[in-house]
Amino acid sequence: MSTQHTLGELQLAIMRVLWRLKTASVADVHRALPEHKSRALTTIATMLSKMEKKGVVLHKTEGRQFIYHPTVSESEVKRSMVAELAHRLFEGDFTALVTHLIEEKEIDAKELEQLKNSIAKREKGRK
Amino acid sequence: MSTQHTLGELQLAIMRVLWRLKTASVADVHRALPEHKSRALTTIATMLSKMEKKGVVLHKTEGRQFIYHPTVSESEVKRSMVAELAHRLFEGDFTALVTHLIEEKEIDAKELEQLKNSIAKREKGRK
DNA sequence: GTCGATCAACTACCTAGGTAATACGACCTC
DNA sequence: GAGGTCGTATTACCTAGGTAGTTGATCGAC
Repeated sequence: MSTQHTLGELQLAIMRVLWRLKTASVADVHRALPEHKSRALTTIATMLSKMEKKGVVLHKTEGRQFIYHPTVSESEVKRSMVAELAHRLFEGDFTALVTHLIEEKEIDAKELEQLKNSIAKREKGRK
Repeated sequence: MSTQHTLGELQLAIMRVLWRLKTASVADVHRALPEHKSRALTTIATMLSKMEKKGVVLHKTEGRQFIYHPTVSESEVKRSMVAELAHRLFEGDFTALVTHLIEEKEIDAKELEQLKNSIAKREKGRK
């Protein structure tokens, strides 16, 4: 289970920058954010310190500026957020989540084909 | 797209009661909530009126009490919450979400078997 | 007719995510 | 050393979910 790493929209955008750059100052993050989620520099700074309190990033001081780096990986975050949803909606049953995706027509025929391949590959790696 | 029906933990618990009972007073909902999410009656009442403002339930007056009923179905809510997550984590790519589930070992061998059946069934119904 | 139970309404907090202006200290340049 | 710039800290709001006490109206019972 570990700690819940559920992140908001902006927090995720910031994490994506950090995952990509490995290490970045507030200004770096601000600069690297995609157009559509550009925010005031102070907003990024505030968010980063909130995220540090939350434990998903850490910083070291370099000269006058803070250099942040992620303390959780992208897949950890994805896993915990997907798990959170599965928990809320399907009593933690991941299979039920997949079934939902399949049955609620979110997944079309071509995609199903690819999925079967994924599954086949996975089974081979397993047994 | 329609409106986002993202619900919190308690809101979902309340909706589950409403989906089951079709129609219920505040007291009914309070009584029907599972042990572990029992709350003060006033909490349920407050939540229900917030949910009505949000548009996921409606009420009619019967005598002195409010009778609530859901305005969105369980599958609508599931769909929009799953879509929300897929959007946040996988740029809206549902297949990527399923792939994540398969690759991050959330789904085990027996489940994979069942899934293949689901998929097969779905393909039959399709073409 | 008064009393207690029943309800909804109102009010008030708390947390987390988000948003940003303002303040302040350090540092660089002339 | 005065002024401007860079960069963090402080402060302040907003929204949504959650939690519940207090209040006030109403209604049934005695």
